[in-house]
Amino acid sequence: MAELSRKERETERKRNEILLAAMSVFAQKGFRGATMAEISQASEYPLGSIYKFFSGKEIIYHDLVMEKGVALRELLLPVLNHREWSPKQRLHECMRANARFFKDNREFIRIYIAERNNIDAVLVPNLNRNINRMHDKLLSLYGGLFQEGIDTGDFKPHPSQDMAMLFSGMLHATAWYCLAQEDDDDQLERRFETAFTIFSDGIDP
Amino acid sequence: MAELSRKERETERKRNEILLAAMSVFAQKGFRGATMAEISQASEYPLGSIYKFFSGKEIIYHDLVMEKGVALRELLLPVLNHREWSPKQRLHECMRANARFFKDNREFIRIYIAERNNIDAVLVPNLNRNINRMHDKLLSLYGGLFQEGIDTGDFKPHPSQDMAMLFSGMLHATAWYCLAQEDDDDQLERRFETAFTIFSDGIDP
DNA sequence: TCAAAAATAGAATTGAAATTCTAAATTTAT
DNA sequence: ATAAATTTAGAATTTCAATTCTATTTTTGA
Repeated sequence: MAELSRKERETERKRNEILLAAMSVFAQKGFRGATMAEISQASEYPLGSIYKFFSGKEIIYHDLVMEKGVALRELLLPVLNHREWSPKQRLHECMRANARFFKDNREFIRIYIAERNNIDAVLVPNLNRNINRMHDKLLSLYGGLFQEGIDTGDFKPHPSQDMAMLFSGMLHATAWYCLAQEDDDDQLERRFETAFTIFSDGIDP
Repeated sequence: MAELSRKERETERKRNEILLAAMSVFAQKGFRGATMAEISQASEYPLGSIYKFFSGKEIIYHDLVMEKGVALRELLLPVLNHREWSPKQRLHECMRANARFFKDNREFIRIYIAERNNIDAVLVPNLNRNINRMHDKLLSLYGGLFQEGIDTGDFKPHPSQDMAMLFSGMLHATAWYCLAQEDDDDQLERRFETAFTIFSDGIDP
């Protein structure tokens, strides 16, 4: 966008510091469990100051998830639209982009996946609506890729939305499992490759 | 185990009534969002009486999830141990048993899946420990089945725990998707079959 | 039948945590 | 250099919901 004054850049930097600290707290305690006092401590900004940047706890969480979510989409879009690659190649690269993102954003991933399957989320309706909209958007992008692959004969002709849901579900399940197992980066990549292989070739010999 | 007096049966019946009502409330509002007042209203038992049956909100949730979880396991165990069937057949029947259970227990499934991927759960440590233990148990049962299938040549030789995680992840993703789409029973079964087919044969032609 | 026990209904208490407020310290702009 | 504006630090307020309590009604058992 436009030029930012030094003041505005300063404000932006502080805002990001708070968001980053809040991410740690949320990743460890969840939305409900995280207290503003903890976010204040973790960020080293006083409680009152935090309310200068954000109107409340909910909006911190919202902005956090949406900003990182957009970053993930930015990573995936060029892959999904890469005209040189076959649908199969694009899908593989999507998986790898996801794996890389998950690897680099473990704290965020806890939050993102938890938020998707979170019934408590009904309490934060705007947040959850936006996050689900973002995710549905991603699902339909995957869906388009699958449809294209079906049309070109690259994929078997299953309903493309189901394929997208299963692909995304496998990635999430794998990411969550890696978190629980505290996988190092190599194990994480290996597991994602296994998931992709099974999704491509199945388990039947 | 033994005989229950009429009084005890009565108590048991009331306890179950409360659990059932609580399930609706939890399924709609989540653990944090559900209030004891709502559970009281939904069950038509006064607040004070609920505390005669349960020591608090947490234990209601805990008992609810564990009791239904045990029911799911009871459904799966005979299938997993069916000596007449091949590993492949057993896996297929597991999927169908899951689908049936999910179909018959939609409210519970919201809670069960949400609880698995819930970071807020750290706030209810006993509950979450038990639920995860139960789920891990199930994963290792699946794992055994996959290992057996690998040994007999029924399945490709991927790490059996990863296969189990992916199988379970696909079932959960499918169930969650069906809930979001408000699928009727037929659509739900169709989607589970699609998931199983892809898991078996892959999407590559 | 009727005293004791148990259940009902919901009001009062308590505790935790979000949000707001205030006074002191610091920074900024003139 | 200094008055005004901003930020800090954390204390006070407010809100919300879990839990406990009390008075009333109903049920039970002798």
